[in-house]
Amino acid sequence: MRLTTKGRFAVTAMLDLALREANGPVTLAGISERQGISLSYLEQLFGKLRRSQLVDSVRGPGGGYTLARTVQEISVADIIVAVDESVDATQCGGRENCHDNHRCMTHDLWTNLNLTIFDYLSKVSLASLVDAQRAKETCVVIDQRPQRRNGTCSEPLAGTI
Amino acid sequence: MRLTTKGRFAVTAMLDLALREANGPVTLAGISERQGISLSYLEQLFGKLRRSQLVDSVRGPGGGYTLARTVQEISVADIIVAVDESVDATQCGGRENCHDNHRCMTHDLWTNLNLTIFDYLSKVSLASLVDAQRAKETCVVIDQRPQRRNGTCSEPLAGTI
DNA sequence: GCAATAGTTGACTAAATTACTCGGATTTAG
DNA sequence: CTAAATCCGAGTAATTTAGTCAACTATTGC
Repeated sequence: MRLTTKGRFAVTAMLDLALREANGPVTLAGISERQGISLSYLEQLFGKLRRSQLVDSVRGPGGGYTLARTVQEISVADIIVAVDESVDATQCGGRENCHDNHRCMTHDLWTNLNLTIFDYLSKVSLASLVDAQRAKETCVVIDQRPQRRNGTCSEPLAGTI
Repeated sequence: MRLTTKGRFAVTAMLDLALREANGPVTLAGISERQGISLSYLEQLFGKLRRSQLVDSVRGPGGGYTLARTVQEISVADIIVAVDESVDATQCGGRENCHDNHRCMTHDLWTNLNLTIFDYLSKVSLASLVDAQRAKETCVVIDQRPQRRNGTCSEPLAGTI
């Protein structure tokens, strides 16, 4: 489990998709424009999301992407794992078995921490994100005139971590 | 909040330090040898840990690093924040205020997710890691003859995330 | 005082990852 | 056919990671 901007881009894109797939397939060009993510980068991400069976694609005009499962069945962990392929096996993982007490020690430590965080993110479904988003009308206006923008927006939360 | 190998190295090193600081200051050379982290990289990490007041340094022969607080008062989040300086402010963070509904949307989303994970890791103290480690005698033998190694070690957990 | 130990700092670098571009190929609605 | 869209692979600039190197300062033991 790694938490990088890559995974965030993917979750952001998937949330955008979830919020508007009711009207049929959503194009990457649309997500790109709305979320400010480059189209080519989205293509890479959605290639992985598709291979992980999180989205289905419809080619040709009027095509785009739809969710392959319901929003209840897709978790944030699913999305992050799909795009952020596990590069760990840091330290004693893999074939080099722990020849040192402490190497083994940290291996277990991180495995457990990974599991806990993964477990948490597994319980955060796209559905809950969609609901949370729809709940606050202050800032979100969905499916009106396309590309319409209204500037009123609550102050962004301070305190970046 | 980012979870990268950099933060893991730091937590690993801090755990090694916590496990043996009873015998006085612990040298980076020792941590380097035991944990397989390069000395120069540890120097960088401990420079940050020291500036964040997580460790104290003792110079000269017999010197090294000690914890600046008790193990109960140091959390995994403290360590990760110290070395993995927050590079976020992704998307609408910082000065560019949200001119788009959805940009604001994802900003809040990630701020909340960040907060939750940070909150979780704040509750994992070095003390709990030390305890967990001391509990399993199978693989850990601490403070016997220096550099002593015994090969018996439980199978590493499978399933990297 | 002198030498050895050990932290401190800064500049630099190779490798990996991230975030993207480009060019094309394929599919399909109209 | 043609335009709209996904697919696919190669390539690439910027950033981060992980590490090297060298010079320096502080402390201790002798």
